[in-house]
Amino acid sequence: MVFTMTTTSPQGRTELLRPDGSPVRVLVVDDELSITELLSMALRYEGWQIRSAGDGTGAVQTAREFRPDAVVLDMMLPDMDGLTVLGRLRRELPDVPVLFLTAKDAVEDRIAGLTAGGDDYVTKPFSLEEVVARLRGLIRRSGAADRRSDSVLVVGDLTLDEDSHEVSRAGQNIHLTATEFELLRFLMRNPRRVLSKAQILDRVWSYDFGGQANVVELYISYLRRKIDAGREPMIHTRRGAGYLIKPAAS
Amino acid sequence: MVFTMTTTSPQGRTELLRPDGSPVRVLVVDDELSITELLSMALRYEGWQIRSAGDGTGAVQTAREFRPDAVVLDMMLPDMDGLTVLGRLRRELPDVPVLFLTAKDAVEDRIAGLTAGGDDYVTKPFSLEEVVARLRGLIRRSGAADRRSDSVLVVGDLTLDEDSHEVSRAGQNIHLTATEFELLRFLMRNPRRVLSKAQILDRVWSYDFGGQANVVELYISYLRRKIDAGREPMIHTRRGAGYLIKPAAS
DNA sequence: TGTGTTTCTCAGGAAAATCACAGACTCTCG
DNA sequence: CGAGAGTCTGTGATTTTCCTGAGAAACACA
Repeated sequence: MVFTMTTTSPQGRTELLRPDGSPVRVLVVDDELSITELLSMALRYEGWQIRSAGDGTGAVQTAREFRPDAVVLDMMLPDMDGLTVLGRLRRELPDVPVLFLTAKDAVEDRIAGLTAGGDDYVTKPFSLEEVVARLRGLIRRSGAADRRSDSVLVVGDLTLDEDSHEVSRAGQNIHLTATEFELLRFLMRNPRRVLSKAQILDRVWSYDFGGQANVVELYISYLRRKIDAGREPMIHTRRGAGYLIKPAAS
Repeated sequence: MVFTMTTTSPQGRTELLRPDGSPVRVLVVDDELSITELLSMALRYEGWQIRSAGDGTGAVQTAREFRPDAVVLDMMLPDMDGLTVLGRLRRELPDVPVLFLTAKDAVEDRIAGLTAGGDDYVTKPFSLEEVVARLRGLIRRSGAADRRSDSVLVVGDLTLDEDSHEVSRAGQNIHLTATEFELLRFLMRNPRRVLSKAQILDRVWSYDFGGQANVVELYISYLRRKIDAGREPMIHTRRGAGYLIKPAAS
């Protein structure tokens, strides 16, 4: 199946769509209700159609009739082992890409083998930006193998490659840490839009982050040093509202 | 569901309507009667249909039969926790956007993930303009997938973008503070209409504002300096009645 | 285990925004 | 024309918000 990119989302964000224009379908499988709720909410906000299941049996059943374009699958389910679920899912939907959720300390080699087949994984606790980004990648790759350019975000003379994690401004390469990268990606996926600190925190930091809200200020400060250093600033503060990024010229 | 914008309100204000032309429905949930009263009045004034509830149980019940397009939900309810109410509401109305009310000093008590799902929140004490603006945003985004221009208000050569918080006159960018921005938004949402100082105070300032009424004069003065500076004035005083904004030519 | 990197807390200081106050101004009406 | 009510705006105190340096803790990797 081939997915297309359009810019018809509510905020003018680029959005993944199926060839017939219908929304992408994603199945979320996790036994913790708070996680499926959180993911459903966030993924729905991406414009996707979401179904969720709380165990392996339900997952297979739902997959059969929902025919999702991608699956988010917790490896730790009450009724059956993650690999078993995967096997049964594959019987239903041979080509659907799977994003695994695993505990941080879980053995990684088993996962490593699985992701070789074009799947991917993120560790709990995750950030929503991370899950969304990986899912977008999976879906894009499963459908259109030749659409590599879509993984590059561009705002003014600033570019960010979601695949290679490379960032550059005016042709000059810039090294960012993981958190800086995710923050910048979130900003660049919503150019010219004021994003509140709460929105940023909810989106870029893990769902269990319990710290001070001023990490956002701190990381904005880091980004500015690297992105705007000496140049015309692209990251702007809207006092009392939030931050936004936009091309330097304007 | 798709909402449409029309300009059929009594005062020529743009108004949100459901596809069949019926008014938008909003459920307000708060245990303080004064708050539900205040909100109901203000939201009704927007042309919306309002129901209110004083606790979680009532909220879920009302939601079931009222089928609102959006919910305003106090996080602090007598009978159950805000997140519990959210869960039950979601069971009834999976896609309805929620605007949370939270106490300012309940220091960001883990509103985790809420804004990521497309929901939003405001802190008490709020201003009515703020609540209305956020609700409009939520409703617009939940319903109409492809409408971006709606977030821009235009009066004459003056434009105000609610997404980017950008204001410009005759193409020239103008920086406004948060309060100035809200005041101008209120004026521009009611063009050619005289708004009394009391009305402005009630709408733009928080409901617990205890200061001098002449802040309004002060902020009108600020706005004039930035908006009308040297140009044909758009902000006019009606002595003894209030202020109004209208296109320069006329 | 040690070293360099990354993440985050804390706190001081800078900057900006808000607002009270008061005097200047202006309009209206007798 | 003059008085008074209503409006405008300069000044500065107070509060809020934001920025960033310093260092502690967690982590990654050899």
